[in-house]
Amino acid sequence: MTSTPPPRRSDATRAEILRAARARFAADGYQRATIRAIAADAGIDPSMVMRYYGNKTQLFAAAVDVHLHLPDAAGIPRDKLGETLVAHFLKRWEGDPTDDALLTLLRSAATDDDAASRLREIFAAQVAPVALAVCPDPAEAALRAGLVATQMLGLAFCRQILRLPPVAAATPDLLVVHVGATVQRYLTGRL
Amino acid sequence: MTSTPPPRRSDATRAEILRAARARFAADGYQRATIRAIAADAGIDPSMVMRYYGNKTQLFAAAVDVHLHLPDAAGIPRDKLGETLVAHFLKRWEGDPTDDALLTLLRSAATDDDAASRLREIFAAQVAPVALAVCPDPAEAALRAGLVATQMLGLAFCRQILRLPPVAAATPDLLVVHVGATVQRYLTGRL
DNA sequence: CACCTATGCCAACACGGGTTGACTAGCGTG
DNA sequence: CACGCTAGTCAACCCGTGTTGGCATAGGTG
Repeated sequence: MTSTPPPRRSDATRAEILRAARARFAADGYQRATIRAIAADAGIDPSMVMRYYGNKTQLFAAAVDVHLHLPDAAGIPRDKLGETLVAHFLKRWEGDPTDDALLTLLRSAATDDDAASRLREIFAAQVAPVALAVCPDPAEAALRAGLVATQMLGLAFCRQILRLPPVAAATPDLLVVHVGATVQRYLTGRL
Repeated sequence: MTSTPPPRRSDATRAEILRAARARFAADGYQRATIRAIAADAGIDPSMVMRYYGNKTQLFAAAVDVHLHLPDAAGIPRDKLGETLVAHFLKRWEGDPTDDALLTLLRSAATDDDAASRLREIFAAQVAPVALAVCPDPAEAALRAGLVATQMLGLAFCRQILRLPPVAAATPDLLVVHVGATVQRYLTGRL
């Protein structure tokens, strides 16, 4: 929709900075990740980061744009919602954790108010609507979505961030079954 | 058991430092909490903190000693384990969050490896044994304990740290019922 | 070619933070 | 009293970090 600005010669550098920033923010969280380290990873001078992204806060905002890409509820058997959702996230986390902004945000949200605020927004914009579409009673949708969040964020935290042995070592299939059952109950079970 | 060392005149100051440290670490996490701020809260000079606790890492270690005080499984009806456990933690979080080291550790574990490591130890030392005592099959105990951790830490994160509206606003009773059912299934349900 | 803008580096500033060491006041004991 | 130990302050060091401004250089354009 926005008319694309003319391509600049520095586009490659911009992209490289963003790549490095995502990796550092994902690995270290907002505070520990330093502009200098990001610049070094990108192979350029720290001042370039400032020129292209203004300041650290804006760089973080640019680096962390979370799209959950939740599967369309309409195309899923109603009794498979839980398993499908859990499988979706486990698959998402299988590859390079660097490029899952959700994990970056989760890490940073523990100590950074801005990150926490953005995580709440994502919940409201991307999770709550799905719950609303799926839940039997719209009045219950918010609570149900919240319960799902406790389980899914807890899973993300234990498996990907804390690396709690039994959870980190479990096979995806196993988790899909057991955690999926919980999510399913939170979404469609009797409240 | 350890022979108590003779009381020193500085004991009050030591305690005050610890109190301030707990509050700051709880509010800000390990990195954002500064020695200077802790010292100011305690009404003394930063160098005193170093004298009495060595360095920031050791101060953190001293400030954050987590005892979950899990209720004795033997005294609880087998089918009320989940609800009892959830109620136990909700009650724990009701008061001043400053004095729940678990929340402090959870906050810091997201970005600090030492904190994460200690959280894993607490899990192994205090949670896993309970699961072992309660679970039908000892071979499954570790996984079951891990699943419980995903749900309980997720609840702590969403309610106390992220303050996700639907979860933060929910009444304890409601959470005890729904989350309790999940924990119960993880502990004693069919795997 | 001459000019100008975009791109990049370098050096430095300002600030905050952990940490250190010298120095001072209080208190008890021989 | 004199001595020594303890509790505490003060000032400074040293490092890392976000951020800034000036300078060089390269590409494109008249």
